[in-house]
Amino acid sequence: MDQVAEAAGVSRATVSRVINGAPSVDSKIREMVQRAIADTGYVPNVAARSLVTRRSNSVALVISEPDRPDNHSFLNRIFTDPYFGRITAGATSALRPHDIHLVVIPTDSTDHHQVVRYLRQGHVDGVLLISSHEQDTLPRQVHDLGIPAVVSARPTSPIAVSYVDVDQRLGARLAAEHLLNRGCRALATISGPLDIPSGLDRLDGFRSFLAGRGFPTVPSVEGDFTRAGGEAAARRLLTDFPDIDGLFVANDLMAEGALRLFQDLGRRVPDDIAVVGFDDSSAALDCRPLLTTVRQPVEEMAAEMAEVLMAHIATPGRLPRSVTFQPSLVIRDSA
Amino acid sequence: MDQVAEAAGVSRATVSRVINGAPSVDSKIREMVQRAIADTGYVPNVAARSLVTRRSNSVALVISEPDRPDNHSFLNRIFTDPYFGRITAGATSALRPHDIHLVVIPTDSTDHHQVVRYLRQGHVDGVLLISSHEQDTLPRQVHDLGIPAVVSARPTSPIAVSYVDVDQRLGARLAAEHLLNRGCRALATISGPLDIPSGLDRLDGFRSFLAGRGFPTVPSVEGDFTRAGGEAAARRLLTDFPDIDGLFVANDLMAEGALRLFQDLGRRVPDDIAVVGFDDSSAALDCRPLLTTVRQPVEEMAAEMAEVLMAHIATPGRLPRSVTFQPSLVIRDSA
DNA sequence: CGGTCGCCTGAGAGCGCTCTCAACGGCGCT
DNA sequence: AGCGCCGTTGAGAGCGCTCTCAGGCGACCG
Repeated sequence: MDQVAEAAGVSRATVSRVINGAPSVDSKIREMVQRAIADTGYVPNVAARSLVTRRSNSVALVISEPDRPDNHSFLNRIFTDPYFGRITAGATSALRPHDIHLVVIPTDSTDHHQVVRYLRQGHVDGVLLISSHEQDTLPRQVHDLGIPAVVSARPTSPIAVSYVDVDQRLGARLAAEHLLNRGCRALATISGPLDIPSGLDRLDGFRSFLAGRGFPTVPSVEGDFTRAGGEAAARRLLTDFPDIDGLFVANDLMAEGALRLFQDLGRRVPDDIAVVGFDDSSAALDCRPLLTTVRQPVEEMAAEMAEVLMAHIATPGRLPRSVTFQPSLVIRDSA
Repeated sequence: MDQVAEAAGVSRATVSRVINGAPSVDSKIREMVQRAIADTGYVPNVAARSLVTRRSNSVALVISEPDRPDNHSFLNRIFTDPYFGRITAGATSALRPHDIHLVVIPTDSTDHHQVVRYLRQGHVDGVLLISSHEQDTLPRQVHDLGIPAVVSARPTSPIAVSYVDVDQRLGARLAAEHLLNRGCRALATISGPLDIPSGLDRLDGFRSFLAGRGFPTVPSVEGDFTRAGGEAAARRLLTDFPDIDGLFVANDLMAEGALRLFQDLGRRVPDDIAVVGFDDSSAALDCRPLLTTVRQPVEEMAAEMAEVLMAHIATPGRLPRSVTFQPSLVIRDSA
């Protein structure tokens, strides 16, 4: 930097001003400095800058999920799940124009030690926190740290934190309505894990809407949001209720598994049994028949999380706010 | 830090020594300092540390792929592809014990401006570079920057850089041998993009092995490593060569697409046509029938990349080295 | 008992940047 | 013509840490 200053015949302060685009620099001088920068091949040292600005220009994407005994499969599941992929994609694209980079940190939702230490050390300016499990204490811990954060779903305990969510119950209702409109009368559902709010809300939304339409009891089986889990759940469901003609599955991956089973069993979809998924992830297009599903704009939601986070970082005292997206029904071939 | 020093009755230098685990500290003093750290809730400032150590304790995972016109789908494809997911998982798990974090940076392989600037600024200590396209200049640019790097495949131009790869030709040969052993005699292949070495090597390995076994010409269609691409390629192949009974597909995703087509067409797998994939990704288990495939230990390869990178970072002058993994055949139901 | 060696510790100089504050010069006003 | 103000620049003080180097003290040896 001293070199640049000397080459341009100005002080370090002025070089700094040019680099940071301060308006109060004479245009001739600005030009000279820029030429000097180009000539010397000068590149600012980010550590030194961070030290004084207290900004790192990066944010963490923390994915907090219950660990499996075997850590290997845990990471594999996380990074292979299209849901998290879409989140990463959405966040990346929103952050890019701000020149902010993303540090991806998967963590066991029962042991936040490492992550908390990382965050406290000031590596990042803020956190995008993907945490869905009810008993997960990370949202609260992050909140207590006082570091800017946005959570991916309405926190279960009332924390003053910004979050972005989709109207889960409305989504379930859209599915129920569609199945009803098709003429299905023996409805059932494969729910998500019931210890996570989105799992619960989709189940409850589905049931309570149907209750209002004269279906007081609707069979359900709990799934785990994986393809294999969906297949197993569908099998159980069919054993107990062989006559169902309409099925709402709480995410696309499980729906894909269910479709596979129906195919193996020779049940025609949607003629024998209509299936509606949830997410509208790429999995919905990998099914046969193509999956009718409730669209959740995950990329846009992640981008919104990023924008809200940027706002929090820019104006520290800012009050938390929540943004709720509307789901929509995407009708394809399975229902 | 001054607070801690005062509380423990020592100098800042000693506090620093304790934090960094220097051996030459009296155990009583060490204890006092640790207590002081706990009491004051002191957390080191990473920016200040980076400024003097010139280490950031993070590395970049740069994924360089040709962009699509629409950037949105580009990011989506990257982060939804299980291959990249496995890489991320493998790298993360290898880096975690070193307390190194991963900054994920997708980039258009034709415009490296942003990435290069990022790397030059010293944000990261090294780069894991996922780049497969032949004409991609990023490996060379990174090499010229002089920053520690490991590439995911043998670079096409001879650059003195470390890389990790799998024996592509051997993998293709395993597939060919297996199809032959099953009794298939009308063989064909869906290749990967032919402007990327792995695509070329798998095709060439397949063909040249078969040539040696009395099959001088083997039909092939070029695919794009996506499910939809695989389905389209299979359709084209079947149009021109309706009688093939053994098919090698250059990755699992395309194989899944092909299987889907065969199912729609009523071709039985493996009885009418045997199919062997490549990768052994999660997609292989999402197919019906379960996919026989050439296993590429992607997670282990990514972990090895990380280890090699750590070594380069630790000892700057270290000579580049390459590690080649052996593929293996995983026999399931499709062949 | 004195000298010397070696182990620990403390003092202090940076690392490379930003940012405040003061100085300077030119301009417009009275 | 003098005064004051604004716009622009430079000087210099940190930001919080590491690390070298010198000094002190105890131990061991002669």
